[in-house]
Amino acid sequence: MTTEVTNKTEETIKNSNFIKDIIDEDLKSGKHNQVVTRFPPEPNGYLHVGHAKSICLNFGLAKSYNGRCHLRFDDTNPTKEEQEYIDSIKADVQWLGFSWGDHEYYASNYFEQLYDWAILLIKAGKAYVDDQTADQIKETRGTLTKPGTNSPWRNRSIEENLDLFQRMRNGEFQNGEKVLRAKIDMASPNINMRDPVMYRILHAHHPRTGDKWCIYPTYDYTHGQSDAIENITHSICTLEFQDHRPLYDWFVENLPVPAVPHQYEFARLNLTYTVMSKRKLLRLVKENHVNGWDDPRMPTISGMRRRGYPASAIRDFCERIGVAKANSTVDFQLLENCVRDELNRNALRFMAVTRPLKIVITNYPEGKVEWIEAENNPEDPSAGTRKVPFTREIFIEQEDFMENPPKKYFRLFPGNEVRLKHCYYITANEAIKNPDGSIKEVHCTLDPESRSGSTPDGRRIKGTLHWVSATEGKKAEIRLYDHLFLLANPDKVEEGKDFLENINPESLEVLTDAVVEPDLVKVAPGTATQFLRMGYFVADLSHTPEKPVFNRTVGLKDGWAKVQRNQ
RNA sequence: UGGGGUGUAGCCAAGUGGUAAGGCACCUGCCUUUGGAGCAGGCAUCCGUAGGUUCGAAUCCUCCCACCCCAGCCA
Repeated sequence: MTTEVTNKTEETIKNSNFIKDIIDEDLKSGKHNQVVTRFPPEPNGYLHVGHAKSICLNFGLAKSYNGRCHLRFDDTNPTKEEQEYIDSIKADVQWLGFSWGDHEYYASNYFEQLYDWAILLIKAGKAYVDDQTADQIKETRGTLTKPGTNSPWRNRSIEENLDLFQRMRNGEFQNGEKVLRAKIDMASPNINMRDPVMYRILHAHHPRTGDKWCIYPTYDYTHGQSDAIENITHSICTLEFQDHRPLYDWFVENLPVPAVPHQYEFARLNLTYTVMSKRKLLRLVKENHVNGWDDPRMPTISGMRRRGYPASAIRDFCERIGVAKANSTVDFQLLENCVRDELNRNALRFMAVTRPLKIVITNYPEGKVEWIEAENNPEDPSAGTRKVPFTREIFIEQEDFMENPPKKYFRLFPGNEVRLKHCYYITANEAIKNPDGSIKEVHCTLDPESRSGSTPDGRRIKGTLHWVSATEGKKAEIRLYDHLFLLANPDKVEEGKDFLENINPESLEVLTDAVVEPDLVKVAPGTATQFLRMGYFVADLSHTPEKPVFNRTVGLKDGWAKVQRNQ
């Protein structure tokens, strides 16, 4: 990849958005003199492209305002979090091209401080230990239209609350036996303000703090204070937390925190033909509808990486979709366009025949091998050239030959002349059939004057086909990926059914008869390439020169399909 | 029926009182040794609806409509 070309995309006009407007105002008014953001994943799953949007936003803002962005794990629920996820999240953020420097934090680092602050709230009469069961708390919370009612334990003495909270920490109670609640307003129209739970008892092993704690703070009690401790200026989250902002502010206002951070919300990313919730992605993995979190059909960062999507393309995508507050679903084609855009400029070209049809060039000597020079990337002359072997027997794509072609088909058919890319012109003379009537091979003749793709008479040739020597080419496995779901909106299902109903049974097609030019099998796993006329393909993680495997990243735009459609 | 949000083209999205950016998709041409790429052009008399204010409104006001989120000891 050349840096020069890559930078060109990165510098495309940046969209303005309401968060930048807020930051501009804050900087102008002197409210802040630097920008500090944070990306706060919960380590309970792998990151997906929706997280990429948040990562690009937070790290991107920090970068363009010369501030910094923290990576903070929101690890307050040990029953769902694992070290494996922490590791994968760090790898994915780095792969996306962002760096948090020394600023790697964990909400669990603040457990002791959070505990001390909880005691302050108790002493101020603003928090209490509640003995009600989860069900009782649920019942007394009220509904959307009816106010809740006070817990019978709401007015315990400060001393008793202090003692009970200490004993909760000491492990004297079972899970669920008691919780610490903020004393706010059980009649608030905002349900989040109806005495929200601050601590629950969870006798569980934490990936970071081990068995030190058996009480864990909730998200609401943790997030704002963590932001304050880290001096976060702009705490950016998704829309569903809008209702939590008053609570976020309440804790910050009622605690002696070192700074006053503010929360801003934007709409999460939705993409057509895929699902984005961690719960659903987890199901796809656990129920084996895909082969793991990094299956190339997954919208995870690791899946896209394995699929061959360049990090720069994902960044470009996140820039192009913008940041706003309206719920929206972005067309998957925009993502694919970003991927093609990047790959077109940087991917090395090769020839590979996915579904081979043998061509015998009857006027070419048996056993002869000519080495034809081929450019590696027409978009980038500095990518150089390579030599491709040409022989009497070659393979072309099955779909590139038809005995009875429709109008405007200018590939190979009896009597027609086409150009072999980088090579000779050939004319089809005869289709040799198998006993069952299928085509076994096609006999052709070449024009010796046409070597290198043109002739002295300058005659125009409309069709150019890619090809691979039948004797010098290498066998390879090619995996063609398609959308994991049949519908643009996978959640659109009949009553009682779920998104799995819409899984595309043909989202993966494995071709084992593919033949590729010799140089191609030598590439390293992860190398992005273009198979001429077929699309962009990446050497899979499992790829070796002895057992080549390529994943289709995305196809090329198909102009012929459009011609047929409009016919 | 309580509270919080959002409605600009098929899909995203700028726009912050002066007469609708940009991208994707789509459509036309041109060009082409990838039916790719590239180049040129087209694509909202109108901004959810109805009123009002104003010389002037997508932008301000009012009503209405639609959609999303909230009743985890998840985040």
